[in-house]
Amino acid sequence: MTSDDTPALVWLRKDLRLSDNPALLAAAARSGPLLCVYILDDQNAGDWLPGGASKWWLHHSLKNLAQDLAALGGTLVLRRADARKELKALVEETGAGAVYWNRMYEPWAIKRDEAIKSDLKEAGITARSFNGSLIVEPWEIATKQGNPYKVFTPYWRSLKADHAPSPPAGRPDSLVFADPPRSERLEDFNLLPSRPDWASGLRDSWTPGESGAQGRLGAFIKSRMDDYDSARDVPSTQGTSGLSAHLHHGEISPRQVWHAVKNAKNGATEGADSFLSEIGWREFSYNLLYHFPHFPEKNFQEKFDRFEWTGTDKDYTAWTRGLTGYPIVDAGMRQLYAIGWMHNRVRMITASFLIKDLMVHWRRGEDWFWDTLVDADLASNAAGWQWTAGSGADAAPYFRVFNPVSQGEKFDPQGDYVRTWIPELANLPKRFIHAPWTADRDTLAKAGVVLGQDYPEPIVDHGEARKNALAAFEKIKDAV
DNA sequence: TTTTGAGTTGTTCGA
DNA sequence: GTCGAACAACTCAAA
Repeated sequence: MTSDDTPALVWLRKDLRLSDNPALLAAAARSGPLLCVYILDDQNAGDWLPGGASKWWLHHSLKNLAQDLAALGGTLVLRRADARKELKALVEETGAGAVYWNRMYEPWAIKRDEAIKSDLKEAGITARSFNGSLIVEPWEIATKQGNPYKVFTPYWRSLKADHAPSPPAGRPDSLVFADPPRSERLEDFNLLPSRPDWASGLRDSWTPGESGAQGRLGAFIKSRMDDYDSARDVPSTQGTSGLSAHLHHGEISPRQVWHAVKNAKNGATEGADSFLSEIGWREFSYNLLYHFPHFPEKNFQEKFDRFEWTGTDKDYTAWTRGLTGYPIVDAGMRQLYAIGWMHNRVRMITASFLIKDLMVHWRRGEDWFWDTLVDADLASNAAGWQWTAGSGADAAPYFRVFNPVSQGEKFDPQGDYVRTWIPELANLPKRFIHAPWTADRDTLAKAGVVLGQDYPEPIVDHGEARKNALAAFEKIKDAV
């Protein structure tokens, strides 16, 4: 056994924070000094390397974490390599006797990390992993029969009753660091877009990093949580917490969110319950991903393998560009492209439109979101798309097809959201804002809109598309 | 083992 | 304009 005075490597991954970080705290509790390292590993993730928007976020998150560590006298060591090789090299370089990290749940990461753990143990190095990202480990929660939950409501009841998280740990006041080995420069990771620089909307909208996350949580609980139940469905207002990307990168833990909510004076309100259940959905998605590792790539219900997807590349492209002719859909897609995030209500509407109106495979939507969302998360993204498609574990019934006009009228009654993201429709009266093709020529002319020139005609007729989708689902209904 | 109640987010139609 | 029922059957989870 190596001496306890050897350095411990804290391998940071999706836990880019100092507070409530179990791996960091456990490493600090040893008598040896710390070395904090982040490895940009593009060798192991297969098709699921972070997309463009995620990489932008990651850059800033790493920059923040490096600053926070520097304030305590430490250094964030950066390396770009296959983590399995690089950790071995780092252990040799630094004489570290232990490597600590918080768990990831992506199938590729589980596989990699298991290999790393056995490598290290074989070399006589202590290797320990911790839960830093979830309220409940997926293997710790099961039905009475011992099976993984496949339905959200019983899962959530069980989590609340039997797995409420213990209070989060604080942030260490002081840490003892070893002399750091060489580090690459963050700039050389090339995580930021350059040709062209499309990130200005992201810069204006987000504050990546641990303090940004805490600030957002505090502001949400104080001024928006009370109305969460109703306001969360209105995309023109800031009714949601906006914590998704912070949670994804581990700048804040779900346990911290849970306790901040419960301890707030409005922590027992309906708004609080409803908000926490969204944290529950994140947990549930990870539960599904862990127990069904093909979830991001394969229909959970196999009968959907026979579904005939007739959508064309042209349809898909119109969707990605926000040029479908349905304002609420196009506004959402443009918001996504502009700021790397889309309001949850609109995610459902746009996803339903791609799948059911355009009959494009949900995997293509999942891939687009993966590349464009700052909060792109393998578990949540897959769960969302499979839910909408009806192919998922606890999915929407197949006959549930969102109507983009009535959804617009219901949740964006003034048309503010549409006007924000589709400026060419800004002067259209609200009567027509969600269905410009129903406006007479004079109204359109007065608003400065020529359909087919300034803004597209609808690329499909929703009524017809709905019937086609229902017919297509009818065909696979009785499949084995 | 069998039974029973329940299941995120919707739309349309007809009274 | 508003409201309830139909849209399908199936699988899950607990008793």
